[in-house]
Amino acid sequence: MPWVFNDNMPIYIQIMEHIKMRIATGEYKTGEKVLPVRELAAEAEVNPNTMQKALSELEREGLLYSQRTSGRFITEDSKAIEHLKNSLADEYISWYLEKMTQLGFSKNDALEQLKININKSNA
Amino acid sequence: MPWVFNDNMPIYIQIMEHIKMRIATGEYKTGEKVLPVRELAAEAEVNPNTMQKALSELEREGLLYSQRTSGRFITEDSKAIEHLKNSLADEYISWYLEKMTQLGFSKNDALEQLKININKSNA
DNA sequence: ATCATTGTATTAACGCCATAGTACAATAAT
DNA sequence: ATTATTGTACTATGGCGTTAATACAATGAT
Repeated sequence: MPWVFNDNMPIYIQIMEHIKMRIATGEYKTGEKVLPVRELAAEAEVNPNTMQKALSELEREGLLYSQRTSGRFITEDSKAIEHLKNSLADEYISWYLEKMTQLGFSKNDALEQLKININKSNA
Repeated sequence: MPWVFNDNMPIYIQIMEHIKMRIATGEYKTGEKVLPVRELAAEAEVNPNTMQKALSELEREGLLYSQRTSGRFITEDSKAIEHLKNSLADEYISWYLEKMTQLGFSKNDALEQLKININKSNA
C-alpha cells in the first residue's frame, strides 16, 4: 500500500500523521514492534533519513520508543493512545468548523452541509 | 488584522488560501481593486516577492487579473467565484469525512461528533 | 566468537522558500 | 513634461527538507 504525500507539507510531517493515525485506530497495537526504519522507508518510498526523522519526532512525543538494537515499538501507554484519538478527532472537528465559518456558514449550516453530503453519497 | 501563518506550509500557499477565502465570502467583491502588492505585503508582514508570488499564482488560476500599471483586480467572472465557494466547501467536507473515517468513525459518527461539539460550545 | 540486524550520526549536494535590495517599464496624476 | 505609482524582473543570501552514501555502536542470532 503506497504512502501518499502532497507537496505543500514536509514529508516527515505527513509520515508522522500517517503513523499517528495507525496508532490511534489500533492498526498498530500497544507495545507492538514496528518495522525497522530502513524497511519503513522502503515501504513509503522515502529516504531512510526522512523516515528516521519522523520516527524520532514521534518518539519525542512519547508515541514510540526504541531499544537500541532490538527495534522500535509502539508506546505501552494506552491512555496516551486514547488521548491521541480524541485529540485528533477534536482537531478535525475544530478545523472543519473554523473553515466553514470563515466561508460564511454558521455552525448549523456546517452541520447541514455535512448531512447533505452524506445523504448524497448514500444515494 | 494580522495574517496568521503556520510553519508547515509555504507562506505563499497560505496567502493564496487566505485571499481565496476573502473572494469566496464576498469580502473582496467582483471587479474590485485590491491593494498594491507592496501594501498587501506590508499588511501581511511578508516580503513583497512572496506576496507577488501568491498573487501571480491566483492570477494563473483566473481569480485575479492585473492591468500593467493601474493595479490588480478581482475577477469579474462571478460564476467562477460561486464555483470557488462551492468547491472550497466541498473540499472541507470531504477532508473532514476522510479524516474521521480514517480514524475509525462512520460517516454518521462523524456527523454525531460534530453535533456534540456544536452543542457543547453552545452550552 | 562471528555475523547480521538494529538505531543512530555525519557529511555532502541540491532544490525550494523567504528575505533583501535594486531596477525597469508602463501608465496615471500633476 | 515630470513625477509617483504600479506590476514585474533579477541577483544574492540563508535556512530547511530531501536524498545519497557511509559509518559506528549495541545486541540478537548463529
